[in-house]
Amino acid sequence: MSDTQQNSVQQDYILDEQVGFVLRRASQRHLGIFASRIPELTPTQFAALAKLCELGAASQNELGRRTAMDAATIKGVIDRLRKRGLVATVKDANDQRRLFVKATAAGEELFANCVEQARKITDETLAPLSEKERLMFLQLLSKLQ
Amino acid sequence: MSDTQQNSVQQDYILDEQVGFVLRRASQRHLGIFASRIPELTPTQFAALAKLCELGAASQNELGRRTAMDAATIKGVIDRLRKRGLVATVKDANDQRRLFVKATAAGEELFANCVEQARKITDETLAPLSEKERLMFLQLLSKLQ
DNA sequence: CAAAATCTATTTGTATACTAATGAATTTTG
DNA sequence: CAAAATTCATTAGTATACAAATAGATTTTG
Repeated sequence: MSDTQQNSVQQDYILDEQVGFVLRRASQRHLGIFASRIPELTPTQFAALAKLCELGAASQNELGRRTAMDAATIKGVIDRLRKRGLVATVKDANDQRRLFVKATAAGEELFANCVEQARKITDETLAPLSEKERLMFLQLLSKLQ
Repeated sequence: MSDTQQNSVQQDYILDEQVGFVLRRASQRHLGIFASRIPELTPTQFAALAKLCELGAASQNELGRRTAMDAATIKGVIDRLRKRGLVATVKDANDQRRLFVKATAAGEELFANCVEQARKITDETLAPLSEKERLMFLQLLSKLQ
């Protein structure tokens, strides 16, 4: 065995071919597409608003769970949405721990106005794939959640 | 058309089915796997170290480009790696703008010791897929970078 | 060659993310 | 029912990410 081969334990670890790295790059590309099409909301802010419009209302932590954000993260997101008047919060009367969150009229309107762009974001993100490939990709990606 | 159908413009936007959302969830799962297997380095720190070991050395911005981090991000990563003695930096003599970065012996050793776990991270991330599906998935994901 | 353009690194500011700790409220359980 | 466990929200701390502005160094170009 040559030195080159003995050294290859490290050398055949190609960063650019690892799932994690490619996943991160694909996310970055998607984030860029999102920002260019919906500059007024970040993806997580949009997700929170979308889920809120979907559910009607929810406690802050519950909303976090439904949008895959931990308690600390969803707090910041809701704080920023509230500052902009897109959501409103009230203490839950039945459970003094809970903070009840719902979208305001302005929030619902903004969400409605963004849905079309959101669909285009999905399309543009998947644009490099054929129709068949998109279905296959989404199916496989779903298994990795 | 019923009211229900007129309202469906918003209702048939299912957040949980959008690429961006699933991509984020898959990344979160991968990040969790990474943290449990290589707690001493973050994925980006590991990426910088891996690329540095792969390249030998590079300027800070160059390394950022090779690891998909912008100048501000790679700066923080390198600062933290340097504080821990895993990389060393020197002003490039030929180009006073450039900060020359290379892994230290300790950095190379840590990387070498982590490579096996890194392979397992990739495996575990893709574990829900069959061998065929993995290849297909990686091929499709690569197109979305 | 000098002006313009580009490149490099840094800094500031904003926004996720996650961990861990905390305190208050509610549920569960022995 | 009272103690224990859990849940909810908040806070503090660390680490990506990216935009935008800046300053110094190097290239390009007219």
